[in-house]
Amino acid sequence: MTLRGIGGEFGVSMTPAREAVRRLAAEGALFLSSSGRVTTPELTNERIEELAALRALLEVELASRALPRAHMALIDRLQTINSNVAEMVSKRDAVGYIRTNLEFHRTLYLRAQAPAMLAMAETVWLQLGPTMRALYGRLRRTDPPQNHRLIIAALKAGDEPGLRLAVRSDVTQGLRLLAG
Amino acid sequence: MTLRGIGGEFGVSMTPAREAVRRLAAEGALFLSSSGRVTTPELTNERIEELAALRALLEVELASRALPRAHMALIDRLQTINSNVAEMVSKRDAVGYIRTNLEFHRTLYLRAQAPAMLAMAETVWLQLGPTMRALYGRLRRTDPPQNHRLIIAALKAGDEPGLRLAVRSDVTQGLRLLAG
DNA sequence: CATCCGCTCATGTGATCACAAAATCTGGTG
DNA sequence: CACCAGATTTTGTGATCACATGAGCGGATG
Repeated sequence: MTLRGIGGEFGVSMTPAREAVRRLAAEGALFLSSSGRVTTPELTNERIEELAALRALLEVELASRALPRAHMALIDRLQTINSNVAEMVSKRDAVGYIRTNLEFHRTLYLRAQAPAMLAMAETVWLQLGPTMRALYGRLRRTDPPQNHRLIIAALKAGDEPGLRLAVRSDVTQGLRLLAG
Repeated sequence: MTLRGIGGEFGVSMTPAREAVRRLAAEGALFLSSSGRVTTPELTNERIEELAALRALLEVELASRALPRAHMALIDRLQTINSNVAEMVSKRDAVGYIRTNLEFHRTLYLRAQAPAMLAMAETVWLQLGPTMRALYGRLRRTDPPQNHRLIIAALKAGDEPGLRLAVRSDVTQGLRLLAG
């Protein structure tokens, strides 16, 4: 991966390519060697476990903060998104599944009114991107998103411990398969 | 704050200034308006509370992961750093205090062997930089860092709940003053 | 006197170029 | 055949420039 190559690939010069690369590196999605060479960070099991733990920490907190603000309209939207998730699963569309799945989470966390925390969660998602791709592309499961159901149920019931547990399970389950 | 101005201030051209600004913006330390204008993010109480909560989440986890790997040499180093912290407090050197205080935390968290998590914690520190500056510059206290003592004691005793509590208190106490 | 429109200037963006450093290739030697 | 030294090419960095866009200001109008 060279700056000139990336620039040429998108029809721009080196300058925007450099900025994009530097930004992605600042967010941890790319790795800059000491000589400025850009590589993709190696996906070791340790790193995946770490990022999964970060997801659990951040997203459980975000969900918990969203809970008191969650009203019926939000839950309806979550259920709509969740049906899209189920559709992607049944179509075995890995990238579509990842996109709608993250949309589900983001929609919930937006209610937490915690932009800095949400930004950090999205940074983690970005770093996990290639891993998720590898993971869900490999999965041949057609289960509907059971944990999402639990999340919605806990939201309806105002059950905070249940919500925390459901979010933690949802975030951790897939990645445990890959890293374990 | 203009790119040309920043560049001129450090004797470089626009290009490095732009990259630095973009990187800081990607890390949340600066805010880029839609037109590319760069401003310092407004330090509302909500934002400070959020960042303090992030510190608590991340650093409690980092300390907990460092605990089983903490041996005597590490504790000795922490005590040395802590005496430097106390010296900065007695000299009322706010920026020196912030630097040594963060060195104390970083030294402990390095043992957690969790580079991604540590990087996120450092990002939060960066975002809290101006706030810490304002906070500790205002503090006229000469107390020795009591919470650091508790952290070290918990490390020695292998007391994980105590360590979590001590770290949480240390991280939260100062910021609660400002945001409360 | 307030408000709105227009202009001017400052500012960010992206392209191109010169340069230095690193990597890769090549040829020779043990 | 392996390995090392020198040459060449590739690559990132930083500077400079042209251009479009948005901001700030001044004047005209109600």
